[in-house]
Amino acid sequence: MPSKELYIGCPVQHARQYLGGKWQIAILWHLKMQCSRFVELRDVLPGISEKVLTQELRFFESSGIVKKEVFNCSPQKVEYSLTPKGLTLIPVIKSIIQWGYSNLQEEKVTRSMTSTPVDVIDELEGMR
Amino acid sequence: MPSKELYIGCPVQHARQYLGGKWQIAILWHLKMQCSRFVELRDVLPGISEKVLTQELRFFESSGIVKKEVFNCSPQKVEYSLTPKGLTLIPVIKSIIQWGYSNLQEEKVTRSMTSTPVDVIDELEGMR
DNA sequence: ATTTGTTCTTACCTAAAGGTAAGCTAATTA
DNA sequence: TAATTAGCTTACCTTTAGGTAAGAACAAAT
Repeated sequence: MPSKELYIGCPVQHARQYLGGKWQIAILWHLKMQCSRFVELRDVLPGISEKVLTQELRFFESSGIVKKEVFNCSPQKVEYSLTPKGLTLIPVIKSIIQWGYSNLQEEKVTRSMTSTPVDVIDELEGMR
Repeated sequence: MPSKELYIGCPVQHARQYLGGKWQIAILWHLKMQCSRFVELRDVLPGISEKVLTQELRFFESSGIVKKEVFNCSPQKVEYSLTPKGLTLIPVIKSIIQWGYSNLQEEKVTRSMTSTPVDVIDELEGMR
């Protein structure tokens, strides 16, 4: 996404560049855990295409969020890691994930309380 | 966006439903400040279309994030406010905005430090 | 020679998000 | 009567994001 233009003056849109994409948070969160190779990231993010992974990593690298280290060997080996700047995003990402997780938990509870049709409840009561 | 499907099992994608859209954060952030009418939101968010504002508010309402109160008067009056559940998103949003703001500030500093061509610096030094 | 593994690149396509413009409803005002 | 206001709704279109599949480069292994 090198063509993404910086929307000057708006912190929200600025942050959204790094956090708004479908795979961005997951990529960065995994890099927080450990420096990773392309193939590792690809395999730990089920469903991501190599195209998109490449795009995002390139964007992050050009933005100074991620560092790419190229090794001179074969098969080729590249490692990606968070820069100090990238690390500043982790508390934000953690906040987002925590909210997502707890909200999912609440929905599960709410769903299990409301998803039982009345006739099923009557059946269960009829069995006692 | 009532057709948005919940990606079960992934807190990231779940949170992204409410935070990933272009206007979502700004809408919610403004509602944190005060309960607002449709027209107020429209005017405080320069550039947003009524269509998109309507969509987002409807999605938030159906998700339990926002409460819509309809008044029986003319012109018609509707007020939107955050629910307790919606309020749980504010610390997250604040975190995002703060990061965006500080990162923008850093870019401004970095830009002013690197955007002066060497020949201009030489000129300035030549004037001393 | 072929296969393998890694890291992309490219062409093409689909889906989703957002935008523009016009229109609707209902009461009130000019 | 026409205009105004608020809060949408609808049709159509453009842009953006993501996806599929094939291909490329390079060395090493079979």
